[in-house]
Amino acid sequence: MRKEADQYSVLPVAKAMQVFTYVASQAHDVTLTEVVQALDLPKTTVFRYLQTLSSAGLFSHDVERDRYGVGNGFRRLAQIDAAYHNLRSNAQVELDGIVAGFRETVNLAVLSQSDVVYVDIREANRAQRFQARIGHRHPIHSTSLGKAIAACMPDDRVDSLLGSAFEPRTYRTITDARTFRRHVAEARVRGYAMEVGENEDGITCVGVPILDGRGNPIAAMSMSAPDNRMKVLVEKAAEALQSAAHRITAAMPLGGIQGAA
Amino acid sequence: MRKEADQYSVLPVAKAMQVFTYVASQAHDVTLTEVVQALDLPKTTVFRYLQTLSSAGLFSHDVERDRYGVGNGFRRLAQIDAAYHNLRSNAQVELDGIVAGFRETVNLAVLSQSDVVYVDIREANRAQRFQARIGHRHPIHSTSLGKAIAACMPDDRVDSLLGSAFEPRTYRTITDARTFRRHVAEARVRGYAMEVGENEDGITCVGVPILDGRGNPIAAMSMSAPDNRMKVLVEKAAEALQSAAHRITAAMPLGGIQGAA
DNA sequence: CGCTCAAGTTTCGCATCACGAAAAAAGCGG
DNA sequence: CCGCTTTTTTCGTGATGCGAAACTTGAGCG
Repeated sequence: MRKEADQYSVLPVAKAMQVFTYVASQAHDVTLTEVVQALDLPKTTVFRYLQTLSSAGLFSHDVERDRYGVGNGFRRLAQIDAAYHNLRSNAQVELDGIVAGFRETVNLAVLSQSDVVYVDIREANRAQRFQARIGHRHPIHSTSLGKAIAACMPDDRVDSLLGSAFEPRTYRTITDARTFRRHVAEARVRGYAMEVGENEDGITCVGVPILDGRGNPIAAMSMSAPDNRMKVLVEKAAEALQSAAHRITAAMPLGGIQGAA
Repeated sequence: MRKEADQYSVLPVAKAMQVFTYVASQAHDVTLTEVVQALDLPKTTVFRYLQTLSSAGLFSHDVERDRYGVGNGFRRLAQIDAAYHNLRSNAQVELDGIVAGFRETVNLAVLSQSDVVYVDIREANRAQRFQARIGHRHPIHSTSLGKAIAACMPDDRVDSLLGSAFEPRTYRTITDARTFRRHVAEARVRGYAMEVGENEDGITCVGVPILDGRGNPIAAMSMSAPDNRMKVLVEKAAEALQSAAHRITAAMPLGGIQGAA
């Protein structure tokens, strides 16, 4: 097999993944000996891997019949990944389209606890100093992304996410629940959320929500640019973002996203 | 954490699964340090796991941006599992129903290379000597399951699966391509496949195909019983199996099954 | 334009712990 | 009730996973 190829490979892990792969691609729940014969690994070793994978929740171990199969943990992960994968790949075209049209930075983010997490970012080739990076987090209350998502949730859900801590990020950051609620309410009637220098000095953002198959907000898209440039773009940007978001929503699988981000 | 809990756990594998779980549940591709911080494991260790998982094909490693994400290997497994999981759980009710109605053994099997593999078996509480077990294989050409599946394939596909080896299992087993083709042709017009003592002496089987969303045969169901008992049941059995198979087919996701079994 | 710091990669020596043979236990069919 | 297969447990050994630290790379910033 591979000798030099992967000098950093951890053998137990690599072999366990063989087991993983085998079990997952069988139509039926398998027995220890079945795996042993199929993969030609020592019985004890396979036994231990099956145990380990089971207690990690990825496999299920039917003790009655001594059979192992793919478990709920794995299926849960698979669903989460599928949903996010879908989101990203559907959003891709739309992001590109908007950047091409406006030559301003566009963000895709998902909700994770009480933050938004940037999942994809397309920056126009300008000075891109203050931009966020993929994987970075920003508070819900200081971003148009967060407001857009909040606008699609029942108020009590929003309250429980935000708690009472309105961490200020600039001198303009909203720091009280009342003002935030007003912004969210405005976003609801308007159909898009605004944020002016509340997250980053001198940067204005327009954000729209992306819904899953069930109508729950699972992500948001925003365009951000310096205040002056954005001022004249708001209307057009909102329109473009909205129709893009609708297309993405329409392409979402019905499953939605239930897991942790 | 767990100390005594899983005395057979292989630590590298268990820890790698933590990494796995973390990465798969992120909406974005992650960096090494991100994982390290999230899981509080040594950098070197996580690095090695990420490498290992990547070279196992489960993760993708974007070398450009030094980010890891769920890879095609994982998604492929997830799809295969989802399809089979669906099949089994949809079939479950139907199998139970038929067994309850006929009090004879009912089998569910999928195609794997040039064999059928038993995936689920419900035996009526009779003497169940010759029954197959879950995970066992039988040749396509000697089972009603195999014939039923073959009946839904183009002839050349069937030929390439069977090759020229018609291993005999009983004195009645079909051992030439010509006869087999006739049986398959009959099954096509009839809508169900028959097999009389060709796989197991004294046992007759009636089999019907189960199609995926695209109309490809991915599985089959059969009822088997001693020749004399089955003789008078054939018509009714075929009818019951067919309508059950239709219901299962209707509930199949559109994806189908493309992987290896 | 280079300097700095953060992030990823490589090295290395040690103690661990994964390994697998073989024995024990538990099912399971006869 | 007995022998066979399959799973579980034990145990001693040495291969190897580990992680600190050194090194490299590369992006950001003055």
